[in-house]
Amino acid sequence: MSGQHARVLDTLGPAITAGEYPPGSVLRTEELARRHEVSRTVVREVIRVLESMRLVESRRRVGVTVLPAEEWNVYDPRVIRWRLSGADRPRQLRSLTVLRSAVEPVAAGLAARNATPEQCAELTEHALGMVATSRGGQLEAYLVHDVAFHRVVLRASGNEMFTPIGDVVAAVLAGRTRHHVMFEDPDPAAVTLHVRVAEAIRAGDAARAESLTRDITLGALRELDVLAP
Amino acid sequence: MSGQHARVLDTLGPAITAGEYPPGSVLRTEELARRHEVSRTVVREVIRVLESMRLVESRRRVGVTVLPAEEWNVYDPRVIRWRLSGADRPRQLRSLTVLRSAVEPVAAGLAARNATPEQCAELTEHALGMVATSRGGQLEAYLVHDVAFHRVVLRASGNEMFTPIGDVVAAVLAGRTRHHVMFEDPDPAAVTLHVRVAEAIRAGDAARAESLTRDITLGALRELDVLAP
DNA sequence: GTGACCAATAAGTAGTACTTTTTAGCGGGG
DNA sequence: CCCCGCTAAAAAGTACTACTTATTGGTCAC
Repeated sequence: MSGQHARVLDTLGPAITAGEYPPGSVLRTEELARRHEVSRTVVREVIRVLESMRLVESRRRVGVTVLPAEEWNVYDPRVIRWRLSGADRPRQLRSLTVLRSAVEPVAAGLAARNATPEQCAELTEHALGMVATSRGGQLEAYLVHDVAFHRVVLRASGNEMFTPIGDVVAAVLAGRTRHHVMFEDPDPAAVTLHVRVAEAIRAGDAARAESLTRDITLGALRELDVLAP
Repeated sequence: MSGQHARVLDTLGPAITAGEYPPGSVLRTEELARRHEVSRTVVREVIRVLESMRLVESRRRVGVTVLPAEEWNVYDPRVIRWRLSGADRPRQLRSLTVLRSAVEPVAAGLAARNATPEQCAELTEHALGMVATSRGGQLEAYLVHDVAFHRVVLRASGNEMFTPIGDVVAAVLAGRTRHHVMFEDPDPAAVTLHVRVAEAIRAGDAARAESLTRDITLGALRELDVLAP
């Protein structure tokens, strides 16, 4: 029986982020232990993790109180995942897309200065992969290249704070593909932009890489506005 | 005796982020318990938290292995704090400044669209506060207004992912003030830019707010290049 | 030499006993 | 009648112990 702790966490975490327990409501460790049929030890470890995500705060005599959403560590990958699979998925998707639109252009500009030849090769490879899979409903294959492309750009920026944003991009793109456009082929203009970004980065043209990437993210924002205004 | 858990965490966390335990090295819970003079229970809770930050990974029979830096949750406020107070402080300071330069201009643009009248008032208040404290070595007072200004902008953007960046900005600005320029008064041009950003946001001029804020963050980047090339 | 089994090890789980802190209620005094 | 302080209870924190499970590495047999 491996992962009592993980199981309880994956029940409690999503419940909290979904707003099932409103901010200020109190959980008691003993009750949780009974409800999930584990020992108090396990519950306390789960609580510690939730506390480290600032989803809850544990105070003696009071109990474990749920914190308001403003307190949450919204950059914690698990919090992001939980929110994406829960009630405020649209809100989360929008805020992540805006984050992308801020980070990715700057990352592309840096990548133009810092990318290694191997990374440049990967970029063109994935850009061409996108071209190849952009028609005929090969959406899943296209998605793989798209995500990989953006991950390489973020990593090639050389900034350690940008690399983890790759997960955000992956989540946003996956969400988009699997949610609505599932049927239509991707926008040809977007595909071309990716190819041109790869070129700009390889050429070391930071300004152009930044500007083109801004066009990509602006497209993503517009798409979101059309879909969920 | 409040906070055994916190004490051990604040010893172990910084030690790991400082690279004291190289990636792949193994900690054993029992040994940690002896070394810090706490029970294994406490150690295990600490390990769980470190695990949730992806600083370590715990595997049966093997022990608790330290993960490479690429795995770390670099957005976790505690990880940021630990790294800033440790060995790779310069590296962290640089990467945070770059992050700022990506996020803040976009946030300012959004703030121009979304800021409430109250937030606009706060902005002008802090901008004027910066002007007032920009001369005569009142660096601490200036810092307070500066940090508050940027926090309001980030919050006024209305994007939940931007608000926590306020902590990043606070850390960067505090680091700058307390580290070197401690003696010189702040750059008058930067002060003016803040005032103009406040105006642009109040006027609802997103493009100008974004551009001016980009000037501010570019200044911060240049400053860093001069200081630690 | 290879494969399977067994033993040792270290973390995971559980249960229990005890401590600490905090709050709320009760009583006395102003 | 209100306010202050003390006390008791409640709930989390800490600790210790016993037991379980999984993993790994070595040994033995084929």
